[in-house]
Amino acid sequence: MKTYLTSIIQQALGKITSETDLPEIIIEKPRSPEHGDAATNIAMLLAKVLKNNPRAIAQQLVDNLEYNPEYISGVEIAGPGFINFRVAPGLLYKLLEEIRTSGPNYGKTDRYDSKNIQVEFVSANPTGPLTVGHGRNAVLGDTVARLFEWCGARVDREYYFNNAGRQMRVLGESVRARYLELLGEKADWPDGGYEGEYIIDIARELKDSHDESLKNETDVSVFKQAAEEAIFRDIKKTLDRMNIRMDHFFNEYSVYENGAVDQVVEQLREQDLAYDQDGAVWFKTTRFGKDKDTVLVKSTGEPTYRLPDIAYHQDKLKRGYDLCIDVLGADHIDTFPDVMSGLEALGYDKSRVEVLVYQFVTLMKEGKPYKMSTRKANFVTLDELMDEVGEDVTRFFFLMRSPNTHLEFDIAEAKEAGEKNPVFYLQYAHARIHSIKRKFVETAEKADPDFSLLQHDSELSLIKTLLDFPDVVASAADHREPHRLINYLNEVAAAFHKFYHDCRIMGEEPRLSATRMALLETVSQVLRNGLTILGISAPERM
RNA sequence: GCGCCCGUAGCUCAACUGGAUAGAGCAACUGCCUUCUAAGCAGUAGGCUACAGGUUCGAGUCCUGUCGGGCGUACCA
Repeated sequence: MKTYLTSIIQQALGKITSETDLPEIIIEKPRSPEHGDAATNIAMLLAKVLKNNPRAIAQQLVDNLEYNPEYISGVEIAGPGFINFRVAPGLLYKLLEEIRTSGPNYGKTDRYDSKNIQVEFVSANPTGPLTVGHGRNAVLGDTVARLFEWCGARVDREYYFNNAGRQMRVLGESVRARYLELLGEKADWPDGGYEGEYIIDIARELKDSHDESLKNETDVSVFKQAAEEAIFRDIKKTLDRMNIRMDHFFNEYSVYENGAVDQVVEQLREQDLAYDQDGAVWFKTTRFGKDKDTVLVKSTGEPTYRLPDIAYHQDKLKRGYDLCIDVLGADHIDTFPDVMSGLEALGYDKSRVEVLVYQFVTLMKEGKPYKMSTRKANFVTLDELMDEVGEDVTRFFFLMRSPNTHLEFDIAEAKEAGEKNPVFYLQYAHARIHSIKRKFVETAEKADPDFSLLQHDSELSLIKTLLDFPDVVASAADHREPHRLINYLNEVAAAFHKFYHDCRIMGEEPRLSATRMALLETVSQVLRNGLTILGISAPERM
């Protein structure tokens, strides 16, 4: 529809001006239905260029507009100079037919065709189970990846982790302490040790497999490794349950192993962007607009996390991705400018790296915010959350809001299987259609659908809503904002429920029945495609 | 102090990135099931978009300032 309108406007434009540097033609869907089905503000944008008032320009454009009256039923100039179009049913029938042919592929576009995109997300170190805090990251990253896939991109999902470092050592020591306790030995509890129940489980597994043989083990690595394996096993299980499948797990250690980290320091030194001071190596981030330089290697010889981060991102770009997206919580955002400066210094095009920031999740339990900390073990794991409210609801809630705003996850609201819970509204619409279809197949007289029988307002506006789908998917991908898709699917469900209320499917003249059933099949197709992108099931019965 | 994000109906949030009369859900009130799922539909009420300026045909959206909240601001990750 947009393509058609753009082309006829372009044509009219050519007739009224020879100017070549013209603003882009933007077709929007007016908020109010009184303003038609589509509108353009091109006349207002042209006012300056052509030095004429917007309404006069609009008039000229309309006078020169040539269109097929079966597709467009009305063109009006309104307000300060909008040109409003009314779409004729003929175009709707034609496009509806196209949706039907596309079926499970409807909504796919070539917007990111042949692009290689990497999304890095979750990236939690294996020190404990995934918590609600990681949930938003995980679901957001995965869904953005799905959106890109629907736009024709090839997408890799990557999980970056660190299994060296102080935290992991403390983790190992915590396991050892629990292990010794299980053997009835006295054990020193490490400073800042991990208090979670899962540590005891890991210790128990070690006791089962090794009995007492680790009693005098001085090296923590056995414990550390056991912990890492067990925790990763759990994390993968949790992700799997959330419908998330990673393509790579990237170990931070490998950028040390292959010398990339040293090379980064070397190259920065060569460009006089790194220097030694007080026994540490510093990165001249002041050159990139920061008010302080940043330590890359501590005086202990240990690098800070920024250094491997830079090397890692360099590695990503070397792998040839057109676009790399990091999904980061608002608390980690500070690392990002340094990574970008590093990449710039190393001569990379930093526009290929992008960060998707999301704000915090507040878990609401019994109307009160619930504070969490992994180390203190008073967290709610993602698994517990899913046990409580289900996988679909979990994904949905994390996606429901713009990444940019704080998310309040109200467990009571999520648990309610009824009206309070917005997921069911969508799934119910889908299930309802399938219920109708089951009955239709049993009882209805067979006939060929003929879309031109669709005349009712509810029918026409339902079709119009369905037509927006590909644009919504593309725009959700462009903005990296899955909630746009959710808002849209709500519109689809609402338009369907209204139609259901206004029109009967069975008991009408057979051709009309068959046509309405065909319409509903496309509705359920759009709902299913949308829910698939969100990673949420589309049940046929509820 | 400085940087980033946010402030929209009683509550949780939208608003196609500058468009026309700011919309949904929940909560409140009123209608609608002897026929395809009432987990639904229709309606009422609820707003000076935190505040003050500015930019222009046009501002919830952009710029400046003020107030209020969140997160950062490490030789922690």
